Amino acid sequence: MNKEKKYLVTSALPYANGALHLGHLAGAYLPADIFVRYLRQTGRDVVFVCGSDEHGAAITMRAKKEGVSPQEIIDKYHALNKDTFQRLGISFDYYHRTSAPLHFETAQEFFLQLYRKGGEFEERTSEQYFDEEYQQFLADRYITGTCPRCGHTEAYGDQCEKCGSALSPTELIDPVSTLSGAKPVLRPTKHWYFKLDKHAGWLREWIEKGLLDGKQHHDPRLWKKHVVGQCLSWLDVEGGLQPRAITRDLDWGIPVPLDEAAGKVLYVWFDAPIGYISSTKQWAIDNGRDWEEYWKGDQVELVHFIGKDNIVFHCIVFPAMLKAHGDFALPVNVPANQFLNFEGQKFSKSKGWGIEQHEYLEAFRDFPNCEDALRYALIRIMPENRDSDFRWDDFVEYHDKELADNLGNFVNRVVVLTNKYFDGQVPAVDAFPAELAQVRDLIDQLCREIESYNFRAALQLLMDVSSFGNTYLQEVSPWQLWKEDPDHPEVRKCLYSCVQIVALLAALTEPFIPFTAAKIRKLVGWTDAADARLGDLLDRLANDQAPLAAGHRIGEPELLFAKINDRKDQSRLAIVESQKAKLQAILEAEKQSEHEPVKPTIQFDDFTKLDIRTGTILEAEKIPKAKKLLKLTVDLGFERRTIVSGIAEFFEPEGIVGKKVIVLANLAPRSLKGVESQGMILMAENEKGELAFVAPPDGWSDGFAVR
RNA sequence: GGCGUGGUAGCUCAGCUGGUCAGAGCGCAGGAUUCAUAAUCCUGAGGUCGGGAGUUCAAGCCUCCCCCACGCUACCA
Repeated sequence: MNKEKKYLVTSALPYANGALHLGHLAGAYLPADIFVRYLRQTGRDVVFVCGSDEHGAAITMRAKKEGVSPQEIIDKYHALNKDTFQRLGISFDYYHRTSAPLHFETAQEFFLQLYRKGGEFEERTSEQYFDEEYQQFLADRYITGTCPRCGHTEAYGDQCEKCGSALSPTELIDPVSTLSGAKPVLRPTKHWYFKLDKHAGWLREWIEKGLLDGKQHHDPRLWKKHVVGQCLSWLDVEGGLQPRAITRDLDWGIPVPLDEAAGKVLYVWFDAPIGYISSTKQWAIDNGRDWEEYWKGDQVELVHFIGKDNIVFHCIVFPAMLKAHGDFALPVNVPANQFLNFEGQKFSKSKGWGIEQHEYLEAFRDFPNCEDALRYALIRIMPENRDSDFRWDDFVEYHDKELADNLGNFVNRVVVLTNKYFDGQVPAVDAFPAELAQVRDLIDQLCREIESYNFRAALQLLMDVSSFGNTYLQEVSPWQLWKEDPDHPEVRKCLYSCVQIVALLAALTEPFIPFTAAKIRKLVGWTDAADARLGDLLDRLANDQAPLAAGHRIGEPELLFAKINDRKDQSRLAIVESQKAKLQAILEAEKQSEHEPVKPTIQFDDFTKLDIRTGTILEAEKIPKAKKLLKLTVDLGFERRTIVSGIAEFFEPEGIVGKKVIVLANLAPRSLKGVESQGMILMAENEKGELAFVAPPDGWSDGFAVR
């Protein structure tokens, strides 16, 4: 890596309508922090920015639901997230927010640049729901209605939370405005679309080969396979990239800076990534620097740390925006992580499954060095290339076995021995020990891993350094030699080397577990963080110079980690156990109540509108290219019907021929996968989503009513 | 169904462009040791590298087919 480079590192902007959980931390914030701390330590010019993403309908919805203003929502979560990151040691140079005037300006300028340049946008007018009472167009989320798929009566305009279907507002049956409660009407409205499709060509070359304008921009082999794979699958998707709307009819957001666009704001996905730019600008203003050095020119190394849900925006949409704008550098890497699960299940706020960052800090308040305990465990299982799972038992194991027994114990035994044998002073030796050269090799490997975004491997090498120290110490066993001769040269040499290794660990731990790094610095008698700069220490090692001079006085012994499984003190184990108990309680509660609430009361007349009949399945076959659909021929006694049913995941076609069924016979026909379905088979569904036939007894006649 | 990513010792996982790649950690079983937080160190375990076929002098690593898990996507009238 080149020291002339200007590194600009970003972590995904958290959406300011909620707290973040451990999965977010492991996915986008910890890896970025490791990378940035390492770059700083090796003398690179780096700026690390982030901030709150504070626009979009989800925030206004939440505000409305809680009866507060959107401003109160974003203020609350901006402060919470910012504070929590700081407490966890995530070392942003600037944590901005997209509600700041500077960001408005930046985003509007960006929009205007593309607008004036021409060729990047197109205008489209479409029919969208409008609330006449409130005189405004309704965002998807502001419309509820009955889901056309599952019949859920409170589906949103963009998706049904019951069956998970992605919807568009016009699909909803009986749509209702959540503002007025009235039925919205369709009205034409104009929006601006970013012509993503015209960028597909160079994007492919850039992602596949790392080429940009014919020049090598980055090494595509350093990009994660799943990142490249997902991008290419988007470029390959049927019809290719499509123009994307970048404006919305909403009153919460950044106004579109055109006279003809009153009442319209920039769509949140357009405005949010520009937040990286405005965050850098604010940092530059506060520090008397030039933000453009980090965004423009050949020396810029832009790296986006995100979760895999954001790959498309950061690898396709935002790069296309930057390229279209013209002045900006494109990311050299987007090391997206996969997802972290929690004790075998997805994090779920509604179920209470998982733990949020600030909850952890609260629950582990009395746990010494709890920040690093968490950072270590999360790095250890970081979902770099596949989904991974956080388990409290692993957390305990990593903390006790690796941090306390391996690292903490090594540091402690060296500090104790040095104090005991040499009055706390680094002993003198004749020559640079070969052991330190071996450690230097490990450190070199560690650096390479970090620079390749392999943080788990780097962490393993950190532990290897400590293990090397333990093994070496054990081999020499200076305590035995010392008993025979306190002046034995091997004793001096051994402890000299070990103290130097501890000093190196003070530097090596800094990117991963910075709170511990500070403690180790104190143990080796360093008062200034600058003493433990890895870059300087590596320069010294390269010249066969050790970090600490003979005669240097180190500190008094002090434990770095208090084990969780401690015979004398159960308090830390109790904290972990209470977390496990909490999860157990959720599982229990789940078993108890798995029943959805009863729908609103209807009249008998409503029921009599349904024509439900008995029937028999005569034929069944799978519909090609559909996972769930079976095409059934059903005998209703008086006629035969073709019915498409989404039961293929649970029933083999041959297994259900002859089966008695109950059919909703007067349902309007609808075509599915090219087959017209003339009715619906009634099925019972349990809490796992499994289906079972509801049917009259075998032998019952077909075509008779169910009432 | 389409696309993507994975399926390696009991568990968690490393294995880059094919030839010490059959490995590490944990667990387990022996042994050594006492400076240290019941810590440390040494030794052992013999897993058809999801299944099958193929390419090659040589294949976890390349090709094809199949199975399984996860994600995205279409579809449960």
